[in-house]
Amino acid sequence: MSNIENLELAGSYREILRKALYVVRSIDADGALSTAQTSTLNMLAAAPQRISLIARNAGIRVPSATEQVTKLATAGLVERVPSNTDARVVEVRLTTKGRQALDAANLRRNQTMAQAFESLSAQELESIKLAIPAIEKLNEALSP
Amino acid sequence: MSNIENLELAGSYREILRKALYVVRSIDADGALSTAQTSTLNMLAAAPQRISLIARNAGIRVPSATEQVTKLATAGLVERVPSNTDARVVEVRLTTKGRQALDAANLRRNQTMAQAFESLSAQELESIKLAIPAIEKLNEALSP
DNA sequence: CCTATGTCAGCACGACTGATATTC
DNA sequence: CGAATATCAGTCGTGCTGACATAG
Repeated sequence: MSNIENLELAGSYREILRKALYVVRSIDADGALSTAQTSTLNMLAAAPQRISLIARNAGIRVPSATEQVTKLATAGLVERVPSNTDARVVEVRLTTKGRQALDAANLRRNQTMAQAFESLSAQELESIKLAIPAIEKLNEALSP
Repeated sequence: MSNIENLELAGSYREILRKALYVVRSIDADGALSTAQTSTLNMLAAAPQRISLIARNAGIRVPSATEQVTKLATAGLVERVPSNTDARVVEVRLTTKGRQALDAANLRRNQTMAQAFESLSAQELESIKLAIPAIEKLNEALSP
């Protein structure tokens, strides 16, 4: 694979991602939870996380994660639980209300997205399906 | 295609997109131009555009586009040119300095991305390549 | 008179750095 | 004592709405 080909592909890829950013934002706009809030909640869906891990997984700095958690806690969607093995650490976990809000938000967003899928051909849909693992790997490769 | 399948695909797709957005931001972080600035400049690379079209293409509101253009103009990267057919309209065009800055920024970003491509197999790379047109179409479908 | 275009003012969100506790 | 964890304070970038002037 030549360098020039890769450079061109990189340009196209960055371009569609840039546009996708605005698309994601517009999908999220009509819900009660912002994009960042939904991201954070999604991260906590499987298991409670400490602040530093939330930051790491989200690709943001620790103070930014603290801020997100504070907002979500104020809204009653998560709660801070002190670690019993390390007094410096705060575990953040979803509340029942948080899980409900997250489920509702995800459903709304996925429905909107799924509806847009209907404007694609079966082949086009399949091409996206096939690319997802590769994009996932690429995201990993580009995460510090 | 069942609705449930599409909902699941939508969830996966939104998930990788969300992560990709942070990746894009981190790639853009080491350059002189911000993501939004590069977007705007890229839009002007082919031909001058009026403010309202910049806004429309970028998926933002007119006042936000005005603000971006003002910043870029202050930096000497673009210039406002009054339309000679409609006195309400302002055409925005790249300056030489703007084109140079854009080329440099794109090159840096594409190089970083192309380097990450090397961690993918040829198949994985191909899957991304094939998905780009579909994602592009999807972006269009989800743009208001 | 109504619409389109662009700008201005004021605001909200979400990231950042730098400076602190506190604990390991 | 140095490193890790979380928070606070202050700042910046970038979007938004609403109000406005000007031109079509």
